This record gives sequence, C-alpha cells and structure tokens, in this order.
Amino acid sequence: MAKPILDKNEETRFQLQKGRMLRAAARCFNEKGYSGSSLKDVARILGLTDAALYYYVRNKQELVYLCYVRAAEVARESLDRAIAEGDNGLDTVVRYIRYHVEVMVGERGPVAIMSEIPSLEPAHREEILEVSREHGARFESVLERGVADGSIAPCDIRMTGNAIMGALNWVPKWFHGDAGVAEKVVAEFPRILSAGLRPDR
Amino acid sequence: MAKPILDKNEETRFQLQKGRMLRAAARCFNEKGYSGSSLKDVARILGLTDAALYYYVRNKQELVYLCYVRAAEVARESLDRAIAEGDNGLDTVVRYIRYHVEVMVGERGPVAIMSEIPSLEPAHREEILEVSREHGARFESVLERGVADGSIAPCDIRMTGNAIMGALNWVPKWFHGDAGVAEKVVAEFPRILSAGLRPDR
DNA sequence: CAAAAATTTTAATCCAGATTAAAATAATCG
DNA sequence: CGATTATTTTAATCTGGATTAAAATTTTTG
Repeated sequence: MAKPILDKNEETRFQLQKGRMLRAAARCFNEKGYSGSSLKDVARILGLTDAALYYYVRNKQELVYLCYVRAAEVARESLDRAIAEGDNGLDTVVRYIRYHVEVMVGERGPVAIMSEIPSLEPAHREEILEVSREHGARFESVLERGVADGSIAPCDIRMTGNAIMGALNWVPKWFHGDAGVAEKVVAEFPRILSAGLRPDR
Repeated sequence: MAKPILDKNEETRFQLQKGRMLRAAARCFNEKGYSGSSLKDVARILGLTDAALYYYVRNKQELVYLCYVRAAEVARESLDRAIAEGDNGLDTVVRYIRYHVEVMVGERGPVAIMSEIPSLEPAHREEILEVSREHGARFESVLERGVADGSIAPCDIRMTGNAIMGALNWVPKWFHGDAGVAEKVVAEFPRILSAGLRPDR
C-alpha cells in the first residue's frame, strides 16, 4: 500500500464542502428554478445557515456561475474522452452521449441546467457563453468528421447538433435520482440519439 | 378613428394586447430567464409601463402561468393535429414534431420554456404539471401505437419520449427568430428526431 | 493544552423589483 | 358631443430574500 504522501494534495475540507454546496445548488436550481430557490433552501440541504454560504461564494450569482462552470467541465470532459477514444465520427458521438449522460445521472450529478446565463454578471456571462459556444463547435466538428469519414450520413450539422444537445441538456429536467431510470437512460440514449445519423439504410 | 370594428371577429382589443403581452413575456423569460426579466422589461417591449401589466394579470407568477398555458396549448394542438392526420405511429410522430416545431419558430412563437413551474402558486403548478404529464402520456401512447403497428422498432418508450421531447423543448433556447434557421429546423428536425425510430435497418 | 485559523451563526440592514391606489388619458357609446 | 368605460401612468409603498458585520463556535496547529 503506497502510503499517502499526498497529505497536501488531498481535497481540503473547504473544497469538499464547496463541492457539496455546488451539487446542492444545482439540485435546487434544477428542481425549483433559480428564483424559486433561496439560499436558505440550498443551505438547508447542507445543514447550514444561508449566511454560511457566503464563506464559499461572493453572492448568489456567483453560485449559479460556479454551477455552470461545473456543468461545462462535465460536458467538456465527456467530449474530450469521447474524442480520445472514438474510432470514427459516429463512434465518437455515441461515446460522447454515453459519457455525458453517465456523468449527469451518476456520482457527479446533478448538473445544472443553464437557464439563467443572462442574469450572470457580464464577465461570468461572457465566459460561460464562450465555453458553451466552443463546446458546441467542437461537437459539430465531430459530426463533420463523421460525415467526412462516412460513418455519418450527410446532414445539416448545426440542426443535428442542436437536436442531440437539446435532448441531453433536458435530461436533468426529468431525471431526479432514480437508479433504475439512470440505468435506462445510459442504456438507451446513445442509441436513440445516434440512430438517425447512420448512413446505412 | 372609424377603425373597422369586427364584432364577428371575437378578438377584443383587450385580448389582443394580452396576447402580445404573453408573447413578449415568453421572449423575455426564454432569453433572460425568469429572475432576469423584470416586469419593466416585458412592458418596455410593448411600449408600456410595468404597472400597466397589472391590468391584464394579477401578478408575475400569473404571467408565467399564462405563458405556460399557451405553451401547453401549442403542444397539445400540434399533437391533436398529428394524431388526426397520421397514418400510423411513426407518421404521427413525424407530423407532431413538424407541427410543434413549425408553431414554435413561427407566428405564434415564441413559446415559453417551462423552467419555473415550481415557483407557480400551488393550484397553477398542479394544473401545468397535470397537463404536461398528460401530454407526455399521449405522446408515449403514439409511440406505443407505432410499435404495435410495426412502423416503429421496439424501444424503451419512456426514454424515447424523453429524448424527443427534450430536443423539442430546448428549441426556444437557441432559436431567436432568424427566418433562415426557422426553415432549417422545420426541414430537419422531423427527420433527425424520428430516424432512430424506424424498424428497417 | 492554548492560541490561531477556519467555519458557522446571529441579528441586523438593504434594496431591487413587485405590487398598489389614485389620477390621468384614451377609447367608445348613447 | 358629453358621459361612461377602458386603459395607462404616476408616484408611492411593501417585501422577501440577498447581503453584511460581528460574535460564537469548531477545527487545526505547534
């Protein structure tokens, strides 16, 4: 057993609690909406007082912002992994869908739905929008690769991307932690959402 | 002055203005989020003062509620029409997708994304949830019909429904009135979202 | 263990935006 | 036309939840 020399490297209490807070906030925002979620609601989940959250975050907007940063990271990592492991365009798409869904319904979830980007403060808003744009562009380039390598039938890249992303982005809207449902969505979504891409018919 | 008073046309000035208000509100809520949209924002679009809105609506929650009622009507009518005209399950699904998208990107749009259901007052919330549930169930029964009549390959009905509805529900998130885009989404979405359902392969 | 640092709570304040009442204007009607 | 009704504005108030400062508590450190 390698002795954990990583004392300094392990997650600090602060980081842990902050992570918990972000997950609680994402859950609240997804289930009750942004305006419907008071900081007290978020704090209650953690067994804390609303004022305690200000130790971790400057204000409510920053809390939303950080939720969105997490959501963007999750999406990006899934796409990274899919691109690294995918054999061709279609395979990469299927993997991305699976990885992304897996994360959303799994341990690291819930992931916040980005419905309140415009109420972020300008700098944060621009950052999130830029990251989203980039993610969309990367996904579209995977679709293009698929068309180029013949694994995906020619199609309107933009619309196809919008359709797939929309279905994915909506998942947190109806998924609320049921393990049986989690299994199903991971099993079904990749096929359902990619079936329309196949050139063979 | 002597404006044509079309008594036969049931639509009163009041109803017209209220309709305009609901479309303005839907646009605001979709683009700026619920909390990001003040009544002043909505009123400005109409060239009115925020207080004027209270002539049409009891409060902000009721404004959201009415937006959602409109959204639900649009969805229901599209499905009604698809069911009436569809030859079989798959054809009905394709039609529903087309009709629903047509309406969302067309004249009657924008349609509000239902992200704030939980902050409605209880009676309204229950009503909207019930209507949504029913719509989902109706759509799923169309899918089931398709499986029964052989036009749709056997699949997980619930997940398939979630995927298609998610992609549809997300449309107002990225569609902001561009006519060229409107054409594309109407042309592409029905195929993209239904291709995965076909049994032949 | 005591002292310092980290975390949380208590108890206020603050404030943007919702809401309201009364007054003003515009439309319609007899 | 004037009178009545419909619509909008002006000018306030109201309010719930965000925010803050200081105090209390818990955790860490040496």
